[in-house]
Amino acid sequence: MRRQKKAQPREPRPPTARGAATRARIVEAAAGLVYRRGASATSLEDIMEASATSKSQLYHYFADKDALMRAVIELQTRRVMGVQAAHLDTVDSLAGLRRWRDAMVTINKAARGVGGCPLGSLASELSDRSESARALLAHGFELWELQLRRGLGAMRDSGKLKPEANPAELATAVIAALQGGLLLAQTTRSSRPLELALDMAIGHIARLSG
Amino acid sequence: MRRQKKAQPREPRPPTARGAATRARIVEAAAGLVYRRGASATSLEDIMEASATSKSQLYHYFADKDALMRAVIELQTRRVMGVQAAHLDTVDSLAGLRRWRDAMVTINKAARGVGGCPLGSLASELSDRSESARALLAHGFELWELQLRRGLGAMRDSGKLKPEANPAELATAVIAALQGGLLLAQTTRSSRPLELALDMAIGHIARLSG
DNA sequence: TTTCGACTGGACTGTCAAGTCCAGTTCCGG
DNA sequence: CCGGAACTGGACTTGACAGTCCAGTCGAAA
Repeated sequence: MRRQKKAQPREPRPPTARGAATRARIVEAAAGLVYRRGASATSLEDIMEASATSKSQLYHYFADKDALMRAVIELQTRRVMGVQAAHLDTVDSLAGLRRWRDAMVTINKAARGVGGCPLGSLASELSDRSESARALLAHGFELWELQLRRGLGAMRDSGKLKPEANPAELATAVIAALQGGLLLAQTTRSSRPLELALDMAIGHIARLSG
Repeated sequence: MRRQKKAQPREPRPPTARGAATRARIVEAAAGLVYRRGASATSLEDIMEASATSKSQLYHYFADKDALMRAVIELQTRRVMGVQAAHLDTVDSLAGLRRWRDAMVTINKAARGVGGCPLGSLASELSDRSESARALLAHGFELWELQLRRGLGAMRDSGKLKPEANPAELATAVIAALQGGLLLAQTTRSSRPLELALDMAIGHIARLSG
């Protein structure tokens, strides 16, 4: 947990296809375990078993567990962005936003609340414990907000939102509602809080529709 | 982490004043550490040091670490309820809600985002890992919601909210916004997301004012 | 003042985790 | 086909942590 001393930057580029595949296998297995159990509750041995690799492979591709967790954050950020993009790039109207809301609720119901948001749960666990992880997660949320902001900006430009609507601020509030809703859903084992939070957020935007 | 076998229920009542004081000292020290570092990152040795107690004292008052964490959740629930009560019992109008909002933001700014909500961070960490902890936390949120609901119900009854406003649902949405805002504030190290989330929630309620 | 149970100190155990090391194998360019 | 780098297996070290145990001390009630 305390490296940083070595002069060379580590985290070597994987030059061969086999190496890249092994590295990817490790990160994917780690992401799955971390999503279900959290970062500190996931041991390297768990990851070794799930990815069919050995200690030396882990340490060949990652300087330490922290570095591996950073790679997990990056993978989850990409995944979340992918899922969000699939539902958000059609968001150019209130109806589109409601479709997005329904998709989020459906996903949550399928998971029965367990796990929550891959970024949100990592953010809660790591933000105060690793500055590099915190920065990475903040960046992930920023990308997400940007994506949402684009849709809201398009709505404003096409006259669907009043000119005084602030897409960036709206996007932040919407993501906050989603995260809070997911947290309560996870705790109460019910999707209802998520539905209420997202409906509130959409109502807030609807109030600004032009 | 796996007891439950012993027939006797354990968790003995502390009959003497000295015992009660020791027990309270342990739980308070544990709560402080857990708030700052999370449950799994807080070791019993840390708690022993912070509370000036020994292993045998910990195990005299608590069956295992899980039981101690449950006591921590209960203490934090009481504390949060106390803080919330101090700001919420005057909430019988939109102006009162806005004062509450300002108080939450001020608290968050003072902590510079670190820690988040004592219940929220525990909920995120423990909900999927301990069913008893999850239930306790859900109960805490329920109490909180009830408290907020009371104020909103009073507003509705006094005609400050439209009759169709649903205090219970509004309360849940407000708490979700607060939790999500706190999470983003913790990650971005800025109180702005919290402000935006709470403003959205209050705007949502304002829209229902009669 | 005796006695018993509440309470305390701290050594000890077993387990598990991160991280190290090195001997070996595989792969690829020349 | 050969030399070196990329890659892999797994034993080993070190330390931390939860939980156990027992020999005590303290305090209040009889």
